Amino acid sequence: MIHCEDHEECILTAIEMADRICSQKQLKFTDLRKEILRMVWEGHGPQKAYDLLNKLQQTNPSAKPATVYRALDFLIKNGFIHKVASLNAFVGCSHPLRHQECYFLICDDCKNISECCDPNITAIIQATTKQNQFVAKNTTLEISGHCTECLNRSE
Amino acid sequence: MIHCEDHEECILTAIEMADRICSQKQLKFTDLRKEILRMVWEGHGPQKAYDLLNKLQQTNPSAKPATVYRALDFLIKNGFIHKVASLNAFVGCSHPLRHQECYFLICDDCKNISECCDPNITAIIQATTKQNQFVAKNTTLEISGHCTECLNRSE
DNA sequence: GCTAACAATGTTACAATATAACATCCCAGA
DNA sequence: TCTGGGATGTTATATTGTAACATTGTTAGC
Ligand SMILES: [Zn+2]
Ligand SMILES: [Zn+2]
Ligand SMILES: [Zn+2]
Ligand SMILES: [Zn+2]
Repeated sequence: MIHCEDHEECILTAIEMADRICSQKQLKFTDLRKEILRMVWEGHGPQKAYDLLNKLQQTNPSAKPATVYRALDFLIKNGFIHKVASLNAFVGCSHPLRHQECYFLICDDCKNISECCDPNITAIIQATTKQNQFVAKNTTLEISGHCTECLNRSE
Repeated sequence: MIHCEDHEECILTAIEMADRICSQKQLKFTDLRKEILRMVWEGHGPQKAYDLLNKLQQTNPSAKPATVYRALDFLIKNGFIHKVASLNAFVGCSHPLRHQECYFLICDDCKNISECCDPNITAIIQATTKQNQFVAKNTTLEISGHCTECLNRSE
């Protein structure tokens, strides 16, 4: 998400993918939901719900918190975005079809977020839950720290 | 934390450990901080800040949100409790000295939380962050789902 | 012991995040 | 055309968390 060549292209891809998946699953990808998804992606980093609300109100002055949260709920439920629990923020998912295995690196300095979707992590987590006789539904793995760019910059 | 023989014993152990660590580190383990730590442990599961505030107000009617949050900040900072980001709740840490490597299994049904502090997980995560040239400061791994007890119960 | 410095707590006010509840709209299918 | 259910509008409120400044308490040097 961060090192994309052309972010507008990146956004369009995400929206098209969502569109296709919604068609297949008979989900209603309404204008509102599409606009919120676009906004989440446009931000190019974790987006706060009330910031999204403010943006939305520029074109839709009567928008309310529930407007945004309901769209976000839909997008989360169907795997198009993630909630970043440690930031109370939302970020686009670049592979909705493998959405269970998304892990995040969050830079405390530049606030950028990147996915680190290592199957090894998935495997070890599965092993651990199995060992604990636990049936996992959802995994939140968020690693905060400092990204390369910020480390180099501060040297 | 969940399968302890005698939870009062369990609480006392946690408080004594905190007491000892605070002495060693020259930290002030005040009555307030001790009481909040006790309350977090007493709950035997993730505790919400405002529930703690309500309890605290029973003995200290003038307690305010900041009272609780400041104590929680101290306890988090020094490794005696964790914030469970996905629940906005707080839970006691049973090994403050290895506090970087605490991962959680959270049952959606009974709301119990258990640690699954597998060094293998730590190793894989370290490998992944290294590969991404990322310097990790803090790791949040929270796995929600269903625990054995609840699964057996519903069979 | 006095006192300056600083940490901890008290207190007030408010910011930020999120949901409940009910009304209305809209559209697909009978 | 009618109608049922999902989506959205709307109002109100719940929940979570901080900022800012006043006061108190503790400690270390004098
Ligand atoms: Zn994802
Ligand atoms: Zn950075
Ligand atoms: Zn811990
Ligand atoms: Zn359970």
